[in-house]
Amino acid sequence: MKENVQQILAHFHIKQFQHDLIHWFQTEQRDLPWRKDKDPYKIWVSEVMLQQTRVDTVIPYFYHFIEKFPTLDSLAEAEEEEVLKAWEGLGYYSRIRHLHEAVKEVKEKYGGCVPASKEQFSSLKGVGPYTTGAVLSIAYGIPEPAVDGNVMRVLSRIFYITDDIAKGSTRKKFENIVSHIISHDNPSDFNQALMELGALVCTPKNPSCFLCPVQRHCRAFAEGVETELPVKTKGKAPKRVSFRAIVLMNEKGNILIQKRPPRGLLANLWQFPNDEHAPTRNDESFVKEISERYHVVIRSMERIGSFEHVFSHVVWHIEAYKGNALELQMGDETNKWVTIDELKQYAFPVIYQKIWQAYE
DNA sequence: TAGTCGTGGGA
DNA sequence: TTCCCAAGACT
Repeated sequence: MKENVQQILAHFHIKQFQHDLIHWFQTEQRDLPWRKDKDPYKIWVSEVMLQQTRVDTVIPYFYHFIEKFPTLDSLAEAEEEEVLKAWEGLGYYSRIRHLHEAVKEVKEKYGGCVPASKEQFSSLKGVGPYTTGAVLSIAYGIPEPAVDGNVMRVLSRIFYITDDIAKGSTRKKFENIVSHIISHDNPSDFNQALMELGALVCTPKNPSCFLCPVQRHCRAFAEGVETELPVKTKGKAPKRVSFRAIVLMNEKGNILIQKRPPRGLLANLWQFPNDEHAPTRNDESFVKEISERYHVVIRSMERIGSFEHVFSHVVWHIEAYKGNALELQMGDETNKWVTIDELKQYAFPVIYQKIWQAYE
């Protein structure tokens, strides 16, 4: 951080920039479902869904989620299982667990009205600096910075800032800058415009500078270094993990499913019996492990394929089997024998959905 | 601070 | 195929 904010903003035409940016947004913005009204609840839901997730991926989830939980109260009153099912396949599942907890708190403490106070809203579960600024500015018109990856990319180019955006501390520098250049007349459009510009024009690769509405304000363009920015260090390669899983059917035609622990990877989602916790070396030790852990007798077993799934920091390689089994113990909260029809009520990670498809 | 936490799309 | 991601938050 070589320059302070005053130096960075020297000779920068704030009013012209605000006008150029907001005017572009008002004529070129995409027609997105969460832009139909200013319902703070819907804005909040959309912002949580959009965290690290593409717009095209979010759109169908948003429609379905709002149809199922149209109001904050309806979400607050819903069962965890039902809420998680609506998030199935979207990823980063702690987002929905935190959102569910947060709306319950809003219902209890604020009568179901999303607080417009920065202190109150940002204290809610899963609500960080970005989401605070996004919801308060878009839903309530409060001039708070909403600095996401788009904003850091756009502003790193506009101001030729070479700080590593992979570092957490860099975001604060951009928040400081935005707090100085944000439009107080229209903070909602200003924040959204910065992100929209990043999504449509000031893209990571091959930015369309020739049609950029703020090209005349851009230091990187003037210097011809737009493709060198932003500076972002690479993360390390994900670790590889191999284990087995098995779809078991009992004599009644029921399938054994298991709820994952409430913390960690894919928390609270459901899966088929596996030895993820203690990977086995061969079929014999696998059968022994599954039999003891899940209290079953495996009468027959057949391999149905191998599956790979890449997470953010780990790669799973699963050898999948199907088999027939006898249950030695009644199910409980985390281990259930369910009908194939009932399976549809439970949220499964994508890789276990693929294993189920291979089973069918 | 750096690691954890999903998924599917595009170059 | 391989890589980088995409409107981050939590620990």
